[in-house]
Amino acid sequence: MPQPPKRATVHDIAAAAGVSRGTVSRVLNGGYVSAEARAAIEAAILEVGYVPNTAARTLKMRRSQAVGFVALEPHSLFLDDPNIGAIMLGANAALSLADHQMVSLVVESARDMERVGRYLSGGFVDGAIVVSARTHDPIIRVISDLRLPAAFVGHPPDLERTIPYVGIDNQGSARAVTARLAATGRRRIGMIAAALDRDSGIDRLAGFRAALGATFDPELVAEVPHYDYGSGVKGMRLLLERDPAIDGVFAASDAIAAGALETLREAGRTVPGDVGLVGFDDSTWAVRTQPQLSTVHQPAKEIGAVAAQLILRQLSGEQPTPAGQLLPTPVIWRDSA
Amino acid sequence: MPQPPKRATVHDIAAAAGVSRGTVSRVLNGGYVSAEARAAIEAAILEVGYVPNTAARTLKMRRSQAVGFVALEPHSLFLDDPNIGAIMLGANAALSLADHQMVSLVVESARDMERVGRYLSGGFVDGAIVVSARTHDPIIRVISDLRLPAAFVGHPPDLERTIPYVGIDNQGSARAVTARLAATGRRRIGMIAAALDRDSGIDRLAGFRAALGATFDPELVAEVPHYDYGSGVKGMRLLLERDPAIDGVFAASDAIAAGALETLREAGRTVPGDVGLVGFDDSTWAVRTQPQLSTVHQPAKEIGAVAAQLILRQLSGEQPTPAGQLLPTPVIWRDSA
DNA sequence: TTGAAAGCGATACCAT
DNA sequence: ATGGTATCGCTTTCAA
Repeated sequence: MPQPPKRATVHDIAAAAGVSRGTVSRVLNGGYVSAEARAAIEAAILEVGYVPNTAARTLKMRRSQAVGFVALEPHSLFLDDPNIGAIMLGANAALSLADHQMVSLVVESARDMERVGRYLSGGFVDGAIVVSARTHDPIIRVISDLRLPAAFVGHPPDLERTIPYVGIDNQGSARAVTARLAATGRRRIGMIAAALDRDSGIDRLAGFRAALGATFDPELVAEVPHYDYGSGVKGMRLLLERDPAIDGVFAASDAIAAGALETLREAGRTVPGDVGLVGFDDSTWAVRTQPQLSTVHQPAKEIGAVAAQLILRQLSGEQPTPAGQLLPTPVIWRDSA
Repeated sequence: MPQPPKRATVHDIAAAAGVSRGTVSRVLNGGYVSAEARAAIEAAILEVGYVPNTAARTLKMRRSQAVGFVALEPHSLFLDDPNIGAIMLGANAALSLADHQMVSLVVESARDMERVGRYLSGGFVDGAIVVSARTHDPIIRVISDLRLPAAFVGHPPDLERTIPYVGIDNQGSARAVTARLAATGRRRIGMIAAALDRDSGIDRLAGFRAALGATFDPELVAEVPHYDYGSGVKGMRLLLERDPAIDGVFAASDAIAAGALETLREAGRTVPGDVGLVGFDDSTWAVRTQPQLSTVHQPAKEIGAVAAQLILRQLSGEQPTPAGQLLPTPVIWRDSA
């Protein structure tokens, strides 16, 4: 095992400049140091080609200036969920402003889960943003055992009431779009409900049900596993089978809506003529379909930014307010309903 | 600034078990230690709730067991480029097997660029996978100055001939599909060429041109900035304007092809009847359009895996072979051409 | 203002 | 087999 090449240290600078390491550290960080000493040291830094060793700094300071970003989606998150990327970008921008490095960690296997747990606990990060955690995810334990500053995106698992979170009002928005579908004269309104193992999926279904009240018919809910196009195709077929007279559909995501739209077209139904269709996410899907989708806007970047603030605030000493905050989700009415 | 809570150390374990730190380290890592000492230490570990401090370990070992993943795409990479995600997943899987943590770093601003440079040089990672680097990207300097083990995805910048890389034969595949378009009787073949500021874009155009030889007509090349849907729409409009009789189109990506397809439909052209259309990437786009796209398959996961191997090999002492390797890209013939 | 020295947490060498 | 000690690179008292 070859060692990496030896690199210049504070010690080397001190030797080259003829001062002590303390003085070098003072010019590096800031503190009282004479003009001549400063000049000599700055020259020495260039001369020896100094590169600070952040790992050593982290050890001493107990601060890495890095924040982990962990998405616990069920597989290949980056491939189809458009929100994750935007949330990452939002979080990164906010952390960047505060001079913190965001490092994102992929969790695909049990092995990953364990390794990431070790990574988070090893001092490589000062905090962690966790997306789509479920109660039994081991990461949760690591975070709460270590009291690692953290923020959840989406409802936190019930067990964990001490970690702040940020999310959207899934239930409220679902209720709003469903009500509008009803208000525009749709009588047989169905839903393609996905991801019922996580809060976003559960809440969207709850909102749909609440909006319909007594007229809610469980037959008109097609349950599918994921928020993707293929699930939309499957879900819509199911719905058409169960009730050919269906005239309104709330799809739990834009990708699902796109799949449903294609299926409706194949079945000879027009949208919004025969069937009113609403999606969720306001992703690129929504404007690429024909007709363009009415949908619920998710402020993904802001969500990321708020999550970052939640971490930053804890790092600067504030108590983690166990409460969460829900960001507004305007409904965008386009052409599909 | 509150310090993180104090955590148990090897020292604490040693005290609790009544042995020296050396012995504790031996049970932690492996070495000669008596059964009774081992038992006492293992009990002590649980008792004090020991969590290893990886930062300290990194400092001592000069190894972090982490590898950086840096994508230098022009903005919001995760949002529309389907390949990046798959490459990441492939790299992560390979690194995971070798018990290395992949940490991916977003670069969106100049500030990000600088901070990521510091991060890479600070000892937080043992190596770095770099996607889509351009010659002037500061990261390149950091890596080569530090001799940080690295691997490029895509052609490395010309200046840098010492870093191994992995990619695909963009030029060869472009030539193959274009030739086929010609072989099936298309006479007026155009291309929507994107990302001409990077090798993938340049090479695909070069392949197209080579295949056509003397019949190449620069008028039939529409240049667009990105590999996205919107660019496909714009590019196709341009092409139709320049030559309404166009009967073959090679799109530099599936997203572009999808945009072109929609535009052709709006212009009243049938595919593949009036116009033969080929994409690139074999992404989900390709199977969602109607008709499904003929396209070039990119083995994104393998690319990630090979990049990871390239790093791992250097970490275990092999000299970085400056050569690169190109992975095969089968052409998938579906319905659009 | 500066230097000397202690210490962050872990590992490895050298005696014993 | 085990304990003591030096060391990784950096920051931070404490004196001078």
